[in-house]
Amino acid sequence: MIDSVDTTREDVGVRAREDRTTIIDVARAAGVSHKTVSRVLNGEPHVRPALKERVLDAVRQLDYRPNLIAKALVQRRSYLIGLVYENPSPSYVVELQMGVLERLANERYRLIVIPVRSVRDNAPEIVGLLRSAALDGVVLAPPACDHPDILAGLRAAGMAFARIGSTRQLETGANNILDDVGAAREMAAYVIGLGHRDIAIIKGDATHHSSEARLIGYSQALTAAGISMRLDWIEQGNYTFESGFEAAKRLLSAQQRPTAILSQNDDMAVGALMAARDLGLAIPGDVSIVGFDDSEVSRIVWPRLTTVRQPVFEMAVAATDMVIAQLAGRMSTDRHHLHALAVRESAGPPPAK
Amino acid sequence: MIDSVDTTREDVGVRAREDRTTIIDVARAAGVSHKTVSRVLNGEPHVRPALKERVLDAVRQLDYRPNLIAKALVQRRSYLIGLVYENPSPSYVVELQMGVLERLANERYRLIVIPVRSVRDNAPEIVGLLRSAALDGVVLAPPACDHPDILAGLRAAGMAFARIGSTRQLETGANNILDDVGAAREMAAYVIGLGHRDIAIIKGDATHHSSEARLIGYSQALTAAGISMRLDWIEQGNYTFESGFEAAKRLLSAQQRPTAILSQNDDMAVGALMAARDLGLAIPGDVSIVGFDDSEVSRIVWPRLTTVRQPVFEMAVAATDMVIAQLAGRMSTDRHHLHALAVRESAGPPPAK
DNA sequence: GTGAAAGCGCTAACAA
DNA sequence: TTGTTAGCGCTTTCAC
Repeated sequence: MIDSVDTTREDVGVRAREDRTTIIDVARAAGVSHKTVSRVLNGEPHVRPALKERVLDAVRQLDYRPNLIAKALVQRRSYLIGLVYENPSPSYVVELQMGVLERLANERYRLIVIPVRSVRDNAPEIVGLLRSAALDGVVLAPPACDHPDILAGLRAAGMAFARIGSTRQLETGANNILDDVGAAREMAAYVIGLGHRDIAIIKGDATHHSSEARLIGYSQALTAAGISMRLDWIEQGNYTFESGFEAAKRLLSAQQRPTAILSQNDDMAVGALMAARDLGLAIPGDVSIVGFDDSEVSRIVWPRLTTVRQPVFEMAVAATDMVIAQLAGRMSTDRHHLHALAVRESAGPPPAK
Repeated sequence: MIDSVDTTREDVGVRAREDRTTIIDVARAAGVSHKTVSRVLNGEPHVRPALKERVLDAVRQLDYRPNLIAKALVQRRSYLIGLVYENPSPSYVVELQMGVLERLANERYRLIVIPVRSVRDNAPEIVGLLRSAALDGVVLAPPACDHPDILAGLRAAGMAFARIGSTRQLETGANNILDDVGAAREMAAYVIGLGHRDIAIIKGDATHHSSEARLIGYSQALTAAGISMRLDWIEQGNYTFESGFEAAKRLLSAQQRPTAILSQNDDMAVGALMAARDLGLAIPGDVSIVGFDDSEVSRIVWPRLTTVRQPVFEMAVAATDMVIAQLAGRMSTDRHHLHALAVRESAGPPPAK
C-alpha cells in the first residue's frame, strides 16, 4: 500500500517533468513554426494578428509556460540577482533584503539569497560560488563589500555588482557610501553633550570595517571633548543581542561603571538595555544607552533607543538599482547616503554624583 | 573622459560574458574530449588517473566554472527552491527563512525568495510565477499553504512542495502541522487561570487561516470557563506592530477596559505593550498582554512577552527537508509540531477592583 | 576507458 | 510575414 502511494507520487513528478509542454508542442497545435510562437510570446513585431490569435489559443489550451532555463542559456541571462551577507544582526538583514525586494518587485529579476558564514575566511570559495551560481549580478552587503579579493574576482568574471555601506573605496561606480565615522562621531558628541564623561563602547564584529570606522568616530568625539578612552570600557561584541547583553553585563557590574554606553548597533544596544534592567539600573536615569542603525527594533523596545539612522533599506534599493542599470548597459555612479540622529528616550543626562 | 570609462565598463562585462570559458576550452587545453572533462568534473568512474590530472590542471589553469544553466537545462534540475510568503510579520518571516537556509546550508540547492502581496487576490498569477520560475520545488508558508488553487496548480505542474503551518488538510505527505486551536486555547486558559474575566482579543490578518483557528481556540477556553466573548473587545489587526498598537489603543482607552489582551502574534502584542505604556498603564499590573509565536522580539522587549511557542524555524527546516526528499524521489510524510507556553513577565493577575 | 553524436528548449541569424 | 538552421554549454547514449 505504502509502496503504491510512493510510486504514484513519483510518477506524477516524473511524468510532469518529462511531458512538460514545449514551444514545439504549441507550434504543432497552432500549426505554425516554433519560431513564430517565440515571436508571439516575446512580443516581437511582424506576426499577422490571425496567427497570433491561434498561437495564443494554443498556449492557453496547453497551459504552456516557457522554460526559463532554456531561455537563460541562449540569452546568457538568468535574471537572477544574488544578495550576499554575513549574518550578524537580523534587523539589519531584514531591511537589506526588503530593500532589494522592493526594487525587484516589478522587474523580471529574482532574488537569490546567499548567506555566508565568514567572508574573511572563505573569500575564494565565495567568489567561486557566485561565479558558478548562474547569477547576472550581486548586491554585496558588509563585510563582503569590503573584501578586495571578492571585488577582484567579480570584476575578473565580468559580473555586475554593487556595494552597500562600503567603507573602503576600492571600486567606482557601484558604491553606496555612508559616513560611518561621521555618524558615530555625532552620536558620541550628542551623548557627551548630555553631560557624560564616563563612556563605554560595545564594538561589533571586528571583521566588519564598520566597526573600526565607528570606533574612530567615537574616538574623535571623545578626543575633541578632552575625554580619554578607557580601554577597559571597550567591550568586544559581534552585533547580536546576546553579545550586547553579555558586554553590558560586564561593563555595568564592574567596580566603577560608565554612565553611558555607545553600542555599535541596535541589537547589541537592546541587549545592553536588558542587562541594565537585570542589574536593577534605570535607563536613562542610571545609565544611558545608545545604538546605531535605527532598525525597527529600536522603536519597539522601551525605553525606545536613541540611535543614528543608517538608511539600510534605501541603500539596498539603490544598490539593486545599480546592478540592474549595469545589466542594462547603463553606467551607474556612486551614491552617498545621509545619516541622521534619532533622539528617543534611552539617553539622558548622567546621574548626579 | 566619462564616455571612455563607460565604454570600458561595458566592454569588460560583455567580453567576460562572451568569452566565458567552456568545457570545450578545457577539453582542448587538456587534449581530451569534452565528455572526458565532464566525467572528471562530475566524479564519474572510468577515467585514467593520468587523464584526470591533465583535465584538472586545465581546469585550474583556465579557472573554469561549469555553466549551471546549461547543466540545469539538460538535467531538468535547476537546484533552485522557492520560499513563498506574504509579509505580515517580519519576525515570522525571518525565522522562516533562516530555517530554510539552515537546511539548505550543505546542499546544492539555493533559495529564491518569493514574497507575494496578496495570496488571496493573486492565486492564479502566483501559480504561473512559480511554474515559470525554473524552480525545482517550493516551500509554502501561510497563507499560500492554505490556498486550494495554489496547491492544485503546483500538483498539476508536478512541482515538489511542502507546506508550513497548514490549517487545512488538503494534501498529504508534505504538511507541517501545528495545533493552532490547541495552542490558542492553552494560552487563553492560562490567562483565565490568572484570574482574568475581562479579556480582549487582537486578531491577525483575516486571510490567514491561523487567525480563525486561534480565535476558535480562545473561544473554546473562554466558553469552558463560562466567560462570554464580547464582540466589542475583538479588534481586527493584520499581524504588524502598528496594527497591534492601534488596536490596543482603542481597547484600552474605552470606557470600560479589559484586564487582559490576547494578541494573535507577538508583533501585535509588542504594539499593544507600547500602547499601554503610552496610556500610562502598568504591565502586567493594570493590564496583561500575551502574544503568539515566541519570536525573538518577545524576548527582547520589557516586560518580556508571555506567549506560546510556534516552532517556525523547525517547521521551515522540516518543510525544506520534505522538498529535498521529494526531489530525491523519496516519499515524505506529514509532521506534527508541538507548541508550548512560554511564560514570561507580561501577564499576571488582574488588578484588584 | 574514451569519444562522437544527439539533444535539452529556447532564440539569433538568415533565408524564403 | 514566416520558417529553417544553427547554436547556447552541458549531459546522455551508444559506439568503439
